Formats: sequence, C-alpha cells, structure tokens
Amino acid sequence: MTDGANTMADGKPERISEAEYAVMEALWVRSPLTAAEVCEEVCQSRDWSLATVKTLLSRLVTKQAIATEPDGRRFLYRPVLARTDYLGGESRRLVDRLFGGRAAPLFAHLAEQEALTDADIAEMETLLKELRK
Amino acid sequence: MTDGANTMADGKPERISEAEYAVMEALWVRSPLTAAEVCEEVCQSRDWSLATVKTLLSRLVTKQAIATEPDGRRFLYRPVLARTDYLGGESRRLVDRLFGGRAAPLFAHLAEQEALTDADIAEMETLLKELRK
DNA sequence: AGTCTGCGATTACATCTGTAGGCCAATCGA
DNA sequence: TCGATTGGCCTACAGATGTAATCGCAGACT
Repeated sequence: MTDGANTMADGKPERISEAEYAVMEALWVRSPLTAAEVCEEVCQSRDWSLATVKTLLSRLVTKQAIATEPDGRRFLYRPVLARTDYLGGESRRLVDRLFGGRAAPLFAHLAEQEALTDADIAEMETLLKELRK
Repeated sequence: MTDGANTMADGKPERISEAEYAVMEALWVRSPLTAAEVCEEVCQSRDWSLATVKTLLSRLVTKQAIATEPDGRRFLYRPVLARTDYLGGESRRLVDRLFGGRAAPLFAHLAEQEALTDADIAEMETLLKELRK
C-alpha cells in the first residue's frame, strides 16, 4: 500500500451495482474527474445521458465508494474504494457463494469452458510457484 | 467474440437472483421436489416462509430455469438449467466483467486475499498439468 | 446588473428482487 | 359427502436499480 488510500475497514461495504461499476471504472482509470468527464468516458459505450451519470455519481457518493472535492463551482469525483479492494471483494463473494469458498472448482469451471488462454495458464503457473515458496 | 448459442436450448439465459439461487441449489442436490420439500431444505437457513419459496419457484419457472411436472394434485419441480452451466456462466460473467476475460488476474486477487487454500493450490497445479498436455 | 448556462440536488418512474398474504380448486380424512 | 388441508396462482409492497427530466443556484458573459 504505497498509496495513502485507506482501505477503510468499515463494517459493510455497500454493494455497487453494475451500472455504478461502469462509473467506478472510469474513475479508476483517471481521477479526479468532473461529471461531464466521466460521461465522456462512459456515455458512448453505454448509451447514457449525462443525467444518468450524475445520478450514479451521487449514489456512489452516498455509498461512500467515491468522494467529492470542490473545484471552484463544481465537484471533482475520485474513488474512495480502491479498485483492488472491489475486485477482491467481488471475486471472494463469487467464490464463497458458488464454490463454497474454494477457488479450485472455479478454476476447473473456467478451464472446462475454455476460458483460459495460454497466457493465463502461464501466468498462473508462475503465480502458483510463488505461492508455494 | 464467438458468442455463439449457449449449451442450452433457450436463447437468453435469464438472470437468476441470489434468493432464487438458493432454491436452485436445493433442486440440484435432489430433484424433483415439491414446494414443501424445497422449503424444508432452505427455509430454516434463510428464515423464509413457504410462501416465499413458492414465489421463487414460480419465478424460476418463468425464467425457464426449472420445470414442473404434475404429480397428482401438485407439482414436482426439477432443474432445467444445469448447475454446471450456471456456475460456468456466472464465473464467466465475473471474469469478463471485472478482469477483461482473463482468469489469471482473478486468481492473483484471490491469492492476495489469501483465499487460496493449500488444497486449492495443489488441485490447480494438477489441473494446469492437465491443461498443458 | 441582469441574463444565460453549467452543475449538483431533487424528484420521477418502471423494473427487478425479497418477502409474503390471500384466493380458489383439488384432494384426503371422517 | 363435506369440511379441512394442501398447493398453485395472483396480488402486494418495500427497497434497489436503471434511466432520466427538472429545479434552483452560483458564476460567466454582456
């Protein structure tokens, strides 16, 4: 954690919906951003209006996933929830919910679906070696 | 992306909610079951009423995740959606949505969280060997 | 100073989800 | 045969989510 972003051990991290996640993604790539800038990043691909983005931003503020800082007359938005924490949490949730907390069966399913690329396999081998050390 | 037709016959795999999933689990363990039997399996742990289970069952029928067969005056419910297909689909969704379709970063996250047991690691090594052949 | 304009806040509304109650037909026990 | 029970179906309703329009204010422009 080179970064000062607190991982903030608040009791219950409020769930982030799929639409909200798209907004988070933009902010994880670059931040802080204004609402309009976020819209530039996501409105084309999802076919949203600026109003929609604003709603999502304020919901994310409520959920304390992002924070605002005043910049003159408007706000800049930046993530509070770290991308890593979110990804880790979601991954964990899936594994717990569907695979009894075991990662191996998940891996097996992905393999069965041929969802693993050669690069994945190579990377994971490296990873596993690391873990055994 | 060669999206292609899914393994199943139906064109659009309707999303199954978390509560509905609990019902599916019971039916994947044993089927066909009556509504009351499903309730016996899940009502204690989730603190549901029979009415709730019935609602979930009918929603699952609508979503074509399960099917009914008449048994005298009542119905027996059995899964149409295979557990494997569901798990595979959900895993795939997560990987696609959060990790750009790459499995390796998912495992990196799980590893970082220490969500991998020794058994997982061993199993995955075996699996990887299989895959390299 | 007065208007225009861009911005966050407020409000709206349809759908989905969680959770359940009530209605009505069929069936079983007496 | 007739009521009690069981079971599916329809209805309900609050909260979350997707999607957006509108309101009111603080600066910018003239």
